[in-house]
Amino acid sequence: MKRERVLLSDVARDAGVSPATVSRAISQPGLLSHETLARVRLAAERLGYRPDAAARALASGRSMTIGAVMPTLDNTIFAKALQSMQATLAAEGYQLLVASHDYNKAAEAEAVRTLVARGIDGLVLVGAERAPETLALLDDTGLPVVLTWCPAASFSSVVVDNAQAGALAARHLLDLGHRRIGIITGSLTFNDRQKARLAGARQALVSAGFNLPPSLVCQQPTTLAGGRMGCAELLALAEPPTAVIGGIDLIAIGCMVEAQARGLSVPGDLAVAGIDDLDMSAHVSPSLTTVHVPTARIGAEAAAKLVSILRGNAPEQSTCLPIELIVRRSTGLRP
Amino acid sequence: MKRERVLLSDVARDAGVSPATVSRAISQPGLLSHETLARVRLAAERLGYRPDAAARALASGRSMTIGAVMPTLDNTIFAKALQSMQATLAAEGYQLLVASHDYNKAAEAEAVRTLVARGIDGLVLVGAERAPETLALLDDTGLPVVLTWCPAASFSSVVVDNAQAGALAARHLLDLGHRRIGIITGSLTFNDRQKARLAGARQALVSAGFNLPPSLVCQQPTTLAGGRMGCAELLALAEPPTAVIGGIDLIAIGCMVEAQARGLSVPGDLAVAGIDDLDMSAHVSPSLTTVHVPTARIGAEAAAKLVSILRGNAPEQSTCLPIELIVRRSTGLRP
DNA sequence: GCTTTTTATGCAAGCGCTTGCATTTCAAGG
DNA sequence: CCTTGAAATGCAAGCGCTTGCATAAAAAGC
Repeated sequence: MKRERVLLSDVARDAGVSPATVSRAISQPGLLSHETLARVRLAAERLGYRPDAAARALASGRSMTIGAVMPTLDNTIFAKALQSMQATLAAEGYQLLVASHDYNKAAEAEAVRTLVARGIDGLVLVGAERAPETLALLDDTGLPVVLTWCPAASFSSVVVDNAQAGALAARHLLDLGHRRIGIITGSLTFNDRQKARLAGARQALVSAGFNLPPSLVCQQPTTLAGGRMGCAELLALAEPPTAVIGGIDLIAIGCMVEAQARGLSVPGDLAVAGIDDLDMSAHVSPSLTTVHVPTARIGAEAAAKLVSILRGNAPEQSTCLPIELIVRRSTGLRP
Repeated sequence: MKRERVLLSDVARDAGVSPATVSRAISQPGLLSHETLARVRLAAERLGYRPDAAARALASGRSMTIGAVMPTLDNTIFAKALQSMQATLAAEGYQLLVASHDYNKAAEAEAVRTLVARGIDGLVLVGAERAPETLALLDDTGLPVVLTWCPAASFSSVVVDNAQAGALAARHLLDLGHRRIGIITGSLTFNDRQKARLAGARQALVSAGFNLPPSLVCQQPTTLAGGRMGCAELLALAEPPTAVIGGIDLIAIGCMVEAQARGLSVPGDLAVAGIDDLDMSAHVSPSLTTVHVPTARIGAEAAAKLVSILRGNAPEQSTCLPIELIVRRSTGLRP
């Protein structure tokens, strides 16, 4: 039983003021006298007035909508970031338009194009790698953009030092005496987070005077199943590693599951470390040593930074959030 | 270096046609002659024309945007549904506006209100339970709505028989000879999926001539940690269960982890079954017996149904997708 | 060859709201 | 008591596009 649509002008008539006043009652209440404001609000309330977003967007040039393009939603870290982003934006009156590209650069380009066409006021992207076409579009529209996870010159960003994350995990294993350290990285395709983590770990090994032979690096999907397969692959080597770093926790957990399924003890026979610190990582058995990445905070701060830019504040280029090694049971003591 | 905004009228001038023609070239290309269409497209392409979504929405009354309000994004099942929903909608030219409420009815009401205000063309919701205020709003606006997971009269829906899911798990355990079956359900607050699963399991036990004492039912957060706690709780009973059903796979997996951490063998000392069939469920150790729920399909079909309604087709009230018991290792053979 | 359809395009009136500028009102200053 | 400025409101011109209706041109019917 849909009522007739109530327009701003209806409210104005009912309250005995001009449409302009009603409009201001909504967007700049400070400009009105207390009395008028109350009258307008009462009328709007009684009539059940709901402003038309499209009309507002057209007239004001602002859509109060932010776009976010993530690699996938089906990964807790992005879901969490999105969640906190949304909460932050909602508090500022913004809405979140979400798209995902499944680690496909062309799909990302398409998603960005669609979102821009949809009239967003700002955009949150993951990582620094990007199709030139997308760069051109963003440059062309001058749309405020905040990058997350990995920084890139000429964009504001809220990131984390992924190379350091890899290095922290590697150094921890080195400190425990491990010398043959394997890495199961998530697919490196259109994923500069994984690239940086791998590079950081490699660098740490090299700095310590060791090296990372190609055979000890394997690339797998960023899933638990990927971790299992990677583990199987590494254990099949003539000289299997005594410790493994997973590019993300899910891989590390899969690695533990596989090792245990083969009768190996973790960390006794194989030490395992991850990166991300998922909620579940503290609850698997043995609990997973990992590098904590403040996922939710990345989302919240990215949103906050975007809002700040939209308010006309000078965007500090890049915010780098701290990460931290969390030592738990899966790496145990010196082997 | 933002170029001057290119308007529809610019394209029209460049192509030597009226604005109306350009508009039709975009939305109803079939109406134009091949020649004109080509000319307009060329002009649009060369000028880099990008239609203004707000203006289109205002003039046409359609925003080509669909809203989705989920309990949380931080749960693979919803993330997956969202992902497939998005893919389906994108193919039809629709955009997805996402919100989440963290299992809070008031928050859901607020989210729906905001989305409606944002001018969506349709809405996807989870579950049947809803604030009266939200019901009133939806009724008032006449917005096309599709429910997911649980049906409700007077709404179209794409669902699954959650009670049957609970029953399938329970019967499987009964068939294996278990008589003391515990249930770790996810929080029942604003979660009719969990309620239905619990009810279904209980019903199956009762039908078989057994019962489900309150002590064997515990309510926990829908996380791996919740599963661990629930397991600890059940194992602390004077007469602990010989089998446990987790309201969702994540809980079931947590339950297995806890049992194993206490030195129990799964399924030897404790059989465990879940509901959902997450990707990881096949890869944990032992692999988890569960009831497969076609999560991604729910999202895709919900999107398809919404699009169909928007196209003016009569909405078949409810689509119920099939579910299926997947027997794996965690329930083993007869104890 | 003239009327009736069909097909392709243009005209112009909005869609519902915002906002720069003008106007009115009123308190404060001189 | 008159001037000034600030505060509160109204006026009206859009914002960029869609679409019902009218018109013109081409095809079809007899």
